[in-house]
Amino acid sequence: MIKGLAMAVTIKDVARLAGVSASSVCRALADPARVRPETRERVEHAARELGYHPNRVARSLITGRTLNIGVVLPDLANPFFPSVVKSIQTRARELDYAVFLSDTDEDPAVEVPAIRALAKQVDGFLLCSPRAPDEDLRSFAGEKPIVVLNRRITPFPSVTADSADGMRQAVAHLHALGHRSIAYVAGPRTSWSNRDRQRGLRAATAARGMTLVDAGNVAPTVDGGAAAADLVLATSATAVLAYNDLIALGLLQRFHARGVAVPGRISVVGFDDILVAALVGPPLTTVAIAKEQIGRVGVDLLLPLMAGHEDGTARRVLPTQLIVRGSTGPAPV
Amino acid sequence: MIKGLAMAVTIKDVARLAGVSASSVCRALADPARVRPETRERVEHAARELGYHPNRVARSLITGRTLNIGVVLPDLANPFFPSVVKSIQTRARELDYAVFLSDTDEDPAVEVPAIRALAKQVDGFLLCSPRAPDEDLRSFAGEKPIVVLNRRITPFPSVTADSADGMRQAVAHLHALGHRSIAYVAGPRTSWSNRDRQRGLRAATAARGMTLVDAGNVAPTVDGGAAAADLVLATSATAVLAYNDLIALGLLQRFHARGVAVPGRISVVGFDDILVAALVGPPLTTVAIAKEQIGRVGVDLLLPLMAGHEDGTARRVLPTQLIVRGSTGPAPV
DNA sequence: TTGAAAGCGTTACCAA
DNA sequence: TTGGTAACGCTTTCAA
Repeated sequence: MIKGLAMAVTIKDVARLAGVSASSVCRALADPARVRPETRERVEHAARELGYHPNRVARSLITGRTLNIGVVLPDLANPFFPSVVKSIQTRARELDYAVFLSDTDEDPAVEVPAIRALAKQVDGFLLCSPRAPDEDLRSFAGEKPIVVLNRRITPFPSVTADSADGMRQAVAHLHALGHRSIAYVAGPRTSWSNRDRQRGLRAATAARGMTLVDAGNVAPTVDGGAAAADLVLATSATAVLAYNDLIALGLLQRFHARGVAVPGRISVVGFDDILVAALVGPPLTTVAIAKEQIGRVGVDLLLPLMAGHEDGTARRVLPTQLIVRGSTGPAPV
Repeated sequence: MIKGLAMAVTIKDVARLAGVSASSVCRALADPARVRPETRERVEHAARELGYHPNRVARSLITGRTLNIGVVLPDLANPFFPSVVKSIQTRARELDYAVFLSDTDEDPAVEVPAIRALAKQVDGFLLCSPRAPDEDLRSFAGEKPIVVLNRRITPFPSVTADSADGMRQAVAHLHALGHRSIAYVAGPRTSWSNRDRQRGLRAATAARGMTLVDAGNVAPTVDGGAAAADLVLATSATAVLAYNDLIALGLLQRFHARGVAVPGRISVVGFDDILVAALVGPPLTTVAIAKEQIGRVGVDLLLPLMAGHEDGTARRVLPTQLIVRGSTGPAPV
């Protein structure tokens, strides 16, 4: 016993005080119907008296269930992810699950070890926008229940956003405003969402015979966006679509610094609708995802898997919605 | 065994394959010096062969150490907290600790149960800006190592920001600009930081003989700030200081909506320097805290406690720095 | 240097 | 309905 730390109350202490066996304490607490009311009473009283709370760790050893879920994500500094984590956490609490969090700092190489490290302590994983190669992630198939968010990769169930539709809406909006040439500032090459959005954008522009200019890949951060801004201006594009809001914000910032009018000279569209998108000047037109739903839906998808039901390969696609704000306007003449 | 889930590799499997006892496997892996090189070789080979990773849960049962730390915070949607969590997480990973995260959604009543639920699975806690009453938190003293962030409460070690100095800088700045009447939009009453900042502000304004107007308490969110904006305008104040940046952003937003010039008619100062503070228009003058340090320092304070050393009541106070941006200017004449 | 055995706190099983 | 016993996977004595 470590000095200064109170010894934890165990089931035996309760059993002793209640004058019953440990088995009965266990039953009385887990399934009150299986013991005599009188016993239940005694046990409950003793437990309360001693402030007994069963040790989940010990329990998990025998039951094989930890009541923990692991959440792995690339970067908590990207405001998109805290929203997701929060919704996961909320749903998990409702179900009496605790949440392990692992931020991989956008380093694909850290993901597999991170998952490995948590594997024994969780009943399942929610992988948010994982960056690791398909085959690396697939090595966990069959080992632990896994639901992937913002990426599709067999054989895992997934929750994704309907990027194609979001891009269609954004392009329709810009087309209606007279834009014919759009630049895309891409996010990490390792991001499935990035490829998905790019694909959707390509389809949408092609469908309307518009020009799509590739402005290269940058980090999904404000600095990344700022770095891309000058490249974008050097093209023929009158509008720019960013992989996410942070990049879009960086574009806005740099445009502002250079005295480039938004949307006068160029229109800007983001993706995600993070909180701050509405607060900047001009407020950012962006494609909103039901961020709060992602976590909830993910947990609910994971639940049956953790219970042992092979609900295989559910693919939930959440709707997207273009939010039109001040950063988009008519194309310059 | 649950269908479809691969049976985990245990120490016995390794022992069998290596042709040694479980004890030897344990020793070979934990302290290679205590076994013959040949044995070590055989064990390591077998472990690699089978992909064996010791079960931390089982280990913790006997060692009493989980290598997990629990992080409890009020609201991940407040951009301040993800920064803190990220720095905790980074430091924890360096030390091979995993992080449990619990978001209490600003509900003080949820904190104690949240801590209780995690208690058996962690070696210690980092409580970020806990909202629960002192006595509730103190009930954990002696049970588990706890370090409190953004609040001071005996007998726990704490990491706080030097709010008084931050406020002094902000007030000096406003005073120099000619402001003589300042409004304060307070955050949650249950927030120690709020009281600390308010106290610092009171001292700073008193020291300069300035008027301090109380604009009431609001939720530490953009909406909270927006709600307070009109109240602030109804006072004599020419500058307003908000409990945090989110509130300040809400003020800016509402002022903008009402056509109130910032800083022409009124200057606005925030606290925390969250990412977006620099991105809004006008960019927000704010008091920066070394957010990334908070987590690191917190973990480092927790470490000796978890090792059993009673490092008692260290109190680390991190410096603050006023960041002057566009939202503050000369007082109107 | 090694193996056997005990034990961590709990739940599951089998008898009574 | 209850208690005893085994077992979960691991580490830690204690002997050999």
